[in-house]
Amino acid sequence: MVKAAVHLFTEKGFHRTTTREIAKASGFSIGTLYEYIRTKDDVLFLVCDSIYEEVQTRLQSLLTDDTKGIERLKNAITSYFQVIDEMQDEVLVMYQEVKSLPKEALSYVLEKEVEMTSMIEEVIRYCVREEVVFLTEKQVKLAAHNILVQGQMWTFRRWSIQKLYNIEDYTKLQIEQFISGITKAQVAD
Amino acid sequence: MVKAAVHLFTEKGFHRTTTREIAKASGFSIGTLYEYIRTKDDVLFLVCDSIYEEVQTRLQSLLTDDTKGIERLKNAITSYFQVIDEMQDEVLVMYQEVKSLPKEALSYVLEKEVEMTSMIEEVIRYCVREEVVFLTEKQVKLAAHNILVQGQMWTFRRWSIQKLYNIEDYTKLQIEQFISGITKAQVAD
Amino acid sequence: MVKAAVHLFTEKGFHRTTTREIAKASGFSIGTLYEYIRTKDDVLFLVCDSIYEEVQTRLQSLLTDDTKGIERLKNAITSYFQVIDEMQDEVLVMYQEVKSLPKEALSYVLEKEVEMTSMIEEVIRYCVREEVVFLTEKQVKLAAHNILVQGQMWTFRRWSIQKLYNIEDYTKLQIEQFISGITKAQVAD
Amino acid sequence: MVKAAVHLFTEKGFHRTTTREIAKASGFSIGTLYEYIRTKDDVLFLVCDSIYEEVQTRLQSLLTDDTKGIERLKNAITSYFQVIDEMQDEVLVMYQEVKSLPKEALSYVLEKEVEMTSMIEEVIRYCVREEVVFLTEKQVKLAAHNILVQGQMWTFRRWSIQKLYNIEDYTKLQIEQFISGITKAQVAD
DNA sequence: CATGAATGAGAGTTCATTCAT
DNA sequence: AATGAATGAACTCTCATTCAT
Repeated sequence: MVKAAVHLFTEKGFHRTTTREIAKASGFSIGTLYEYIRTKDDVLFLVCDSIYEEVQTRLQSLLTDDTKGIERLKNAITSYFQVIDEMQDEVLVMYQEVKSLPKEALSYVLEKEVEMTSMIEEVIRYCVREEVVFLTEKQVKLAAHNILVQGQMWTFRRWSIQKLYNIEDYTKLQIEQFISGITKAQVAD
Repeated sequence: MVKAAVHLFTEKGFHRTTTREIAKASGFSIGTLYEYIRTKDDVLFLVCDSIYEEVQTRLQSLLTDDTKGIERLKNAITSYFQVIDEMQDEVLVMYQEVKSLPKEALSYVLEKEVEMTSMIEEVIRYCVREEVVFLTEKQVKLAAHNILVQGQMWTFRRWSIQKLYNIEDYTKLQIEQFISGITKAQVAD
Repeated sequence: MVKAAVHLFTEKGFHRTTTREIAKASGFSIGTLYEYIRTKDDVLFLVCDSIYEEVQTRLQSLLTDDTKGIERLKNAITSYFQVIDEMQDEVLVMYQEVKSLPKEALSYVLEKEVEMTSMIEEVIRYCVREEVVFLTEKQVKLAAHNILVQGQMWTFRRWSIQKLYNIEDYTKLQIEQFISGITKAQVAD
Repeated sequence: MVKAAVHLFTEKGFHRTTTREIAKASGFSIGTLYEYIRTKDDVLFLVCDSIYEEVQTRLQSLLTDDTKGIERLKNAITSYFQVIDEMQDEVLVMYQEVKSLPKEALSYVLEKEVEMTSMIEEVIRYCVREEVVFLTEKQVKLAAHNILVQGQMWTFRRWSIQKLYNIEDYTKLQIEQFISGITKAQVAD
């Protein structure tokens, strides 16, 4: 159902997609759909939740690598961008439709987003502890946000960016600028 | 009307806002509203168009400063971030709702986005020509995208970022990382 | 609209009548119907309210007669039964569907019912004061309830009663039994 | 099942009660419920039928008492009111929901109602034959209807009546007025 | 025999849009 | 030129009923 919904939301957006379409695309009747959900909003929540779950799981498994120093950060970014690339539609839908979630669900989802940011921060902080980069806590947080968003923009600016680069180039170039940015940032500080 | 619509869209999103509400908030009757627009989508288009127009105008006027070298780029970024900060609601609405525009309007709006990217690119290219930074054309384009998005994320991640920084700090830190990123990028290339 | 709704409710009951049917029978579109009401329950409330209003108004105007003693009571009962007879469908619908009203509306309507009971009580109390009947306060209240219900049963048992009597006979017979009941009740007390 | 249904109907009415709820409250699965009934209307019919059956049975057993004259009538009324009081919910549901029965079932149920009226009539006619009251056939029938309805109103006006009286007082007062009404009715005739 | 997942017709309600005034 | 009553297509959601297991 989530797969079907993602597909429809990608094409027409959440609001322009009807529950009947979701049901049909999921392969069950409207009645059966409503056995699984209580309101249409629930579909959106399920979609968002499942995407976060998958992204996070895949990210977590990738973060357990045993490289050291700056390499570890590079690998993490590469992996994250890879995941985003493979789940483009899902990620795109999620960032375009979260705002339509009811308040409570929104908070829940934003918490997940916070968790993800923390994961990235942690990888950066690791480099700080290893003394391969020198950043204040504020700079670490900002860098984490930047990486996260640079991943997301691969989807929401794809109409432009993906004409210029493939994911490998994009990753390479972003890492390049990003790493120089933070390794030199110490000086500027 | 645009002001009223932006306000409503910020609060409830485009789809959850009714034409009646837009009319009322604009001080028109529903009948009069439909003298100015043909469909509800037109409102969204007008909103997006007017925001682009304003952002672009303000940006353009700021780019005619007479500083040289890297300072010019720093000033441009600072100005751009300033504009974004002052037009937070507008920018937020725009990036969250563009996707709801009908195809034709979408293309038109994306073109504006391309123009803006070009403006930023141009400022960066100027630095390249001045030989204060050394970037390939591909790196220039990516850098422009990054700046643009870092501006936007001030709004769409405000629930998190604006708790950590005020706009001055945010600008300072981003410029710091960004400038080191591109000035050192030559080496990494 | 109320007229149309009463007619439909008489035939099929409130729950089996659709809003579309109400709209059609009222001569407007479903959209226009919803300009006048907020929910389907509102229709029922409007129906009940308007019936009470009419019954009460007609009753009130009839109670201002200048006869004395027991005649006054007889006239009141006769008038009340007359009103019920003329508004049979309305009264029937009301007593069969009130329970479907949402809580708040129900209280409001029951208050009206209490008012009507009080009106009848007052006429009886007048006879008590005139010393043509001798009843305790409890007996007065019960007598009022009885009259009220004997009026209503002319509608809700019409499948049986109206085969046996016309409204004149019914009124005459009921008054007969009722008046003897209360004029002799003193003794039994 | 009937017990469960009565309980639910009392709380929410027939139409607002779902078959699922009936099944659950009865301890069946929805599938099993439909082994016993063909349509939801059948539930209502079963409920009504079983209530009539019980009221009638209890009434019948009480009518075989051996008192004579007016006492017999008083006892009958007292017993009937007693039954009503003990089966308040059932009686209330029945009178509020019969109208929702499909035509055929309705006729069947109304026949039962006729039977009950006849039973009461018979008790009154017995008094007429015993020459303790003097009533025409028309008066007998009306009196029977009145008693029946005065029983029912103990439930459907309980929000008001049961605040004023307990069942013993109510019975005593009603019998008082009723008996004087019919014993004196001869004169007024 | 009992179950409950599956169905889909149909309900109430909304709202973009029109057009007579 | 401005209005807002009127429209009805389209939406979300419910629930009586069935039937494969």
